[in-house]
Amino acid sequence: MLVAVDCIIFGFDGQALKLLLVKRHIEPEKGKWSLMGGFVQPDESFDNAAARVLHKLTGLEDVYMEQLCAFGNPGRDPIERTVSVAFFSLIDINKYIQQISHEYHAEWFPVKEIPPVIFDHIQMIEMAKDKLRTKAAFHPILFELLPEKFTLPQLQSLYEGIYDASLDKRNFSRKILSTSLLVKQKDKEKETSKRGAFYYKLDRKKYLNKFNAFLNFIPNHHKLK
Amino acid sequence: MLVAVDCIIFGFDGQALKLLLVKRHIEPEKGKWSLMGGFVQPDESFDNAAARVLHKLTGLEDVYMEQLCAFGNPGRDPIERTVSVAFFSLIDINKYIQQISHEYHAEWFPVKEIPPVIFDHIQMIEMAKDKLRTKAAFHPILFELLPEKFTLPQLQSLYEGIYDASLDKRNFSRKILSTSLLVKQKDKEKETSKRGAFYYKLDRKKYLNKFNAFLNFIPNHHKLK
DNA sequence: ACAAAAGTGTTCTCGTTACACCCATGT
DNA sequence: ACATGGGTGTAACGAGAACACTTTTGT
Repeated sequence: MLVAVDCIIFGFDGQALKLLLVKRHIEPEKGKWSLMGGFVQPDESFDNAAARVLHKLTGLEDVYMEQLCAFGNPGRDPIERTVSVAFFSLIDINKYIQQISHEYHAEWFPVKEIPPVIFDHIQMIEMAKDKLRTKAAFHPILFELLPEKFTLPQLQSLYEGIYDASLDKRNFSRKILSTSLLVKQKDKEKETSKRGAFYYKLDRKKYLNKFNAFLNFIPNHHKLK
Repeated sequence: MLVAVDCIIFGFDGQALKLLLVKRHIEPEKGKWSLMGGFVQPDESFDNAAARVLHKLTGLEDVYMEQLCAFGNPGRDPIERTVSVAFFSLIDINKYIQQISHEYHAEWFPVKEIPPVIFDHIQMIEMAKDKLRTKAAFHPILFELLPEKFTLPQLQSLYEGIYDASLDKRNFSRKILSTSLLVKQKDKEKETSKRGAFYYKLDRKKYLNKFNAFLNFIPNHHKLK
């Protein structure tokens, strides 16, 4: 059997959560969109293969990646029995823009407007979206989608986008700051408002320590019926 | 590459959480303990393969199973490059006892006293234990470990075992009953106490509906630092 | 002056916790 | 009668939610 990896790559442009897809330039299904993927090499772990594939497309290293699920239904690849281990990764979309490789025809799509994709990639994408929401509710992973310096309104709009909810900014900032994961900077971001919003940076050390703490960002999650 | 599945099979005997291992009767590592596994057949999905493997060992069908993670480090199998998709499953240990297959030398081990196992199976086991705890904190999956009729003290001792914590029985019963997932029976279990404890059954319909609701069974989970 | 977004405090509600006594029954 | 485990109610606490006004500054 052939063994591949596929990467579900998320980015956030300040407005919407986006997904990076490549246009497939080989048969089968040439011309359709696809997740970036590749075969696992004989001497390679899955993690390495996924990191390699992501690097090849984006030029980025040390990216947040996590194994999502293995897909292996017979017939998922119409040509040959191929199993694929899907990974989801979160990147700072700005870094990508600088380092884009032109070897592939890649494009960002809002997660709400995914074009037709090959094989079972739509299932992978749905599963990844779901996992992102679940994980982000309890782990501070969304910072991985933001640049090093960001503002609270930016962070809030990211949470709002991902949960399709509008959050109260007073409650939001209190909750986020109470984690003491953020360090306020002296300078402000002044492009989106006249007054300007203070930048914050992530305290990487605390971030690593607290990563496994439950954070409970979803409002009303315990009221869900 | 070879593609296999391995099953991490949990059971609960009323005292401790246990894991079902088989004694390996082929080389390499003959005589050591191992998860029950098998190769994925050409026409088989992973889920089917795992269900088949589990059925072969236990005789059980329609068991709670979930894909855990794919393991594929080169060298994990010293003979040949083999990737394995690990599944974790929860079974009613009593059903197993009735239907045990004698084809394999299988034995239950308390999860706290796992003997040496082959390859990377110990990693799989650790990951499965972790996932069980995380998942059970928000989803009512632990019922899968109990017989159809069970008492609140039994259920509580299961939670206590899994989280290594002692829970207040008043708070516990209030919380569990507030989900209205349980239906009180008329009869009592009278073996472990003189007074006897009422049996409950799971309301399967509500169980399926509420499965994805967050339930928050871990006390103080949000206070973890 | 005014429009537009940032920033900040308090009250109320409701879920979580801590805690102690009575009940049923077999010996 | 007593020992053993089953079953229940209440008060205090704390986290989350709801909510409105002031500040800054570019135009």
